[in-house]
Amino acid sequence: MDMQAARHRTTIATSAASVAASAREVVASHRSEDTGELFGITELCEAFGITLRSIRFYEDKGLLAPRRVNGARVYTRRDRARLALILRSKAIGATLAEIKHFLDLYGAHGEGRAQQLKFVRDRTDKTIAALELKRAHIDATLAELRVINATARKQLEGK
Amino acid sequence: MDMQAARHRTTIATSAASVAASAREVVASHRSEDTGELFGITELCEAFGITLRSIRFYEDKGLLAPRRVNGARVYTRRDRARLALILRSKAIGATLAEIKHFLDLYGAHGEGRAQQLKFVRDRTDKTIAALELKRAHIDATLAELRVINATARKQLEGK
DNA sequence: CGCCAGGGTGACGTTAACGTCAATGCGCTG
DNA sequence: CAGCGCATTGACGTTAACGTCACCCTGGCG
Repeated sequence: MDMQAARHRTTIATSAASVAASAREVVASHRSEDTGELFGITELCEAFGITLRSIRFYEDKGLLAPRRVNGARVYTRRDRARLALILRSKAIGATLAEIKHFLDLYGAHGEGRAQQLKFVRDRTDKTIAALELKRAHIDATLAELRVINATARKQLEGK
Repeated sequence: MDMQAARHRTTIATSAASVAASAREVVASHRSEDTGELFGITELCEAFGITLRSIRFYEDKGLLAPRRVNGARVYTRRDRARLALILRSKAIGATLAEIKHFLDLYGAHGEGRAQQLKFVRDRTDKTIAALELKRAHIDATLAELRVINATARKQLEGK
């Protein structure tokens, strides 16, 4: 009963080291101006399983700003990474407005001015706290669901 | 940097034992027909910091079904617990329709028919998997935000 | 040159989750 | 009984996040 929960924990939580590494990678990718690979809008749609309308909508809301070639949108790998962040943030229940703040943080850290840095620090503090709370909610709900699940299984076995 | 993450982990994650205990408590409370304490709608609103309209809306959607006394809604402690579940589920980004399924699970486990039990088991399996995925998303986002946060702090200190 | 596929730009429709407003009812109090 | 306050109901307004539709432009191909 407790071991079950523990097993779930370990299966989900990827090793802390690898997570931190990929995190640094993602963050770093947001500071490099790459012009290597370029993507079209339909390409991104199919890659992420979303619609044209969504991508354009995110752009209207200021979450994306791809370059234009003859009016057509052209996305860099950095744009692609931003889109991935958007979708992941949406998956955890953030609104597009909140996601815009997220993205500002990804972009604007390291520019150096103290005022700016304090802002980034404080915003990340708050966002981190909010996410930790949400995580706690999820853990509590998971615990309850596991109790229900285990009960159902026992009844089915015993019968 | 890694210890920071670890500290955060421990501060958030309440002991596994206590979580499991409170989970069982919540689940159990959903099987007792208590008529002891009763609450009015405004009472619940103030207690949970929500509006009258919200509670009535949840009722319209079939998430709550309080008794009526002269037309006025009267809530038992069980109704109160349901409301708490609703709000927590909302906090983790679930829609009211999804929450309705949650609540059905809380109510209907233990009634015994095998068909029913299998349904409960499968639904909880899926819901648990979905929540674990969401939790993984949150963990990834947290890892990245901590990198940004740490970077900002270093810059501020070194300066 | 005609034409079509692929992309772009409004404009309007839609769903979820409420907010707001007006009209009404019920019970108590002076 | 009149008035007050709390509740209920119904109708309509609102915001976010798109879907859908209609129409336009442009590049390439036969």
